[in-house]
Amino acid sequence: MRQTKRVTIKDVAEEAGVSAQTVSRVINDRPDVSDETRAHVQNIINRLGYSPNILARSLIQGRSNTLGVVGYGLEYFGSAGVLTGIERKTNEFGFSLLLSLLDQFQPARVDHILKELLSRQVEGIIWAVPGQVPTFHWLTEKFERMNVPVVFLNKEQTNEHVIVAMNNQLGGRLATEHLLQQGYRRIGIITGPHDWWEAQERELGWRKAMQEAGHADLEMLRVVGDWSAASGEVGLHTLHAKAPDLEAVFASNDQMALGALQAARRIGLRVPQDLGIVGFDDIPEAAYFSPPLTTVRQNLKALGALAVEQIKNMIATRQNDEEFNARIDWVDPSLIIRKSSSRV
Amino acid sequence: MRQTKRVTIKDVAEEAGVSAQTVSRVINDRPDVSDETRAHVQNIINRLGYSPNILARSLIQGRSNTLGVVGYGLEYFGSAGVLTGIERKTNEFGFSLLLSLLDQFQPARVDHILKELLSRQVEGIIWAVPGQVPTFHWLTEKFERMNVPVVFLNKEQTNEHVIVAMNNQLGGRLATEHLLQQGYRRIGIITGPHDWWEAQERELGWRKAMQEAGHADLEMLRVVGDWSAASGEVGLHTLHAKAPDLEAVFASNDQMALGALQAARRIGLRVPQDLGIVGFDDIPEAAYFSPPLTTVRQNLKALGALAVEQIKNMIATRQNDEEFNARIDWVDPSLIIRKSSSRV
DNA sequence: CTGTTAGCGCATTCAA
DNA sequence: TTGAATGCGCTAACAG
Repeated sequence: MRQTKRVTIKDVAEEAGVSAQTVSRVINDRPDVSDETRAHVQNIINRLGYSPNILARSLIQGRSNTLGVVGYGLEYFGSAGVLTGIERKTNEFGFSLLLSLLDQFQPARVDHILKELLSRQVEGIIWAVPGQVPTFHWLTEKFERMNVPVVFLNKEQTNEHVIVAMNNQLGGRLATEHLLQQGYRRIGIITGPHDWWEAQERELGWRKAMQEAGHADLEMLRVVGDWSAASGEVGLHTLHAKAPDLEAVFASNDQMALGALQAARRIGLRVPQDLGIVGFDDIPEAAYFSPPLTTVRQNLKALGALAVEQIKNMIATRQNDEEFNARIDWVDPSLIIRKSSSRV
Repeated sequence: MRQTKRVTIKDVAEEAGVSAQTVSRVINDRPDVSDETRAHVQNIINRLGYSPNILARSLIQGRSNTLGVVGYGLEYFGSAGVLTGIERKTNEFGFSLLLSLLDQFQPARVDHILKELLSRQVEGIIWAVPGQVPTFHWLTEKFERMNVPVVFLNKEQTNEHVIVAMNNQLGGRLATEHLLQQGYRRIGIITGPHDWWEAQERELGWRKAMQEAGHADLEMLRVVGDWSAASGEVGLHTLHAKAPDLEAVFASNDQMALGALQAARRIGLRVPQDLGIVGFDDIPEAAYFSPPLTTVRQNLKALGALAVEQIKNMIATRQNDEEFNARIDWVDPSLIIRKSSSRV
């Protein structure tokens, strides 16, 4: 395998004894080529292993057929699912996907990534970095200058962004109302980091459901984790100390729920008899926890796919020289009931 | 936000009253520009929000600074970790990453993906689709015609490929030898699908360790799963029926180990007293299984990073018009000892 | 230190 | 149905 110049349209044309233009027509499936010529050229193309240089094509057409996605730690269950959905839909639309991952939110790094994506002429950007509420203002300014369609994933609603979001509040509500229906009364929450929008919304769902059920003094029933199982374990111990009459816990993700299960075992609380537990995510392991975990399932792939569809809409809108409007589209999660909350 | 033509180098040149060439020099940090001119041009660039069109640059230089990666279901723990490592290193090298995901191995889809990557002038391809041994022959032919550096992840060694692999056999051996040291004797395996290289190698590690310890009749101690917790549960039941004197199990991934834990509980086997269990992967939840799971940890990010480094080497080699040689580089996993196997 | 000329690989426009 | 000229945005090579 040596360095070899790539075959160009000219090479094919020369070999086939036609003009480059004719070859171009063949590779673009244009009608105005005789069947004979087409077959002949196609033969040469196959023989030479020619594949058109999309970069050159993009240059002329002013279209790159490329989307950029800025993602976040794929070790998070949500990130991986969403990215899968994005990739699938992007491909379905005949676009390619440039992937950038953000470890932490460092402005310099973000600057670099966005500049790179723009330079590569992406036709749209999907911002799939979860939560981190404080950063959005700064981001908005950046994107405004960039003049490229952007879709945000899982971000609070505003009147200037196009957003696609999981209905986390509904999820929190589903979890909490289910526990209430099962007869649990003092229902605590192990929530996620406060600067994550997802965590805020899930908590809000819990809070509203509890308030509607007539429960007050919710602060005593609330503790903050960091999504890790370790923090879930600590969280339940803390909750149990603060409110010994605790009857159930809604953990804002499955890993924290797992930690809570562990802590319950240590404290000597039987699940679900003494303590009901509901998680969030429905990771594949959740059904095999002991006891199997009731949890809120998100259709992450659908969310990712929806983001791509929105981008496509925005691209089309721009081409028609119309304005596009801020909007938010929701994907609803669903409750998966298992043993950890089934007291009835 | 309306459709606006992007700012080009000409616009900047005109606005700054210099030639396009001078602007080019500024954006490429060439030394041969006076400080004064540079500052002036840079100002205009900032004001106009100009960012160079990398596609055009690539066209001239014949270098895209892009890598392509073909990945596999990100819901697999290994895939997500490896991709993270790949992205990070790619970015570190100043390259961009085109991501394609493969659901199943469909030749037509593979053809399409590879053609697309080639058309976009990627300088190298990382094949991060696990296992699927039978497909490699077909692939090899494809890649040979493509004349682009390719690095394979986790594939059996050959004398024609550049491979970067986790030492799965070592992992299987570590797991098994640890169980032997703990005094377990009849050690079974719940292995992964037979066409996955990873599964084969982990099993081979187990097999060799067992044989060296003088154990025969290993077929009675072997059952095949599909990586899912469900299959691990079924697997342990089957194993226990085949070999009631079973003392320990090496599960080829943590999810199957989780299923096995579940089954052990149901059968009434205490872990680790009656049955030792070791998994593979060290998923974040593993430390919170009950009991916490002994497992084999892979440094997946390192593996991904190594793949990118190999690609870089190959690209450099091509530029020097030298041949590059088939080779395989290993990353060693390590054993994480927890309670599920600690009998001593 | 700066500008001019040419051309990367391809598709658009026009002419034949 | 085919071909020739032109230019997308940028940089290499040269000239000044």
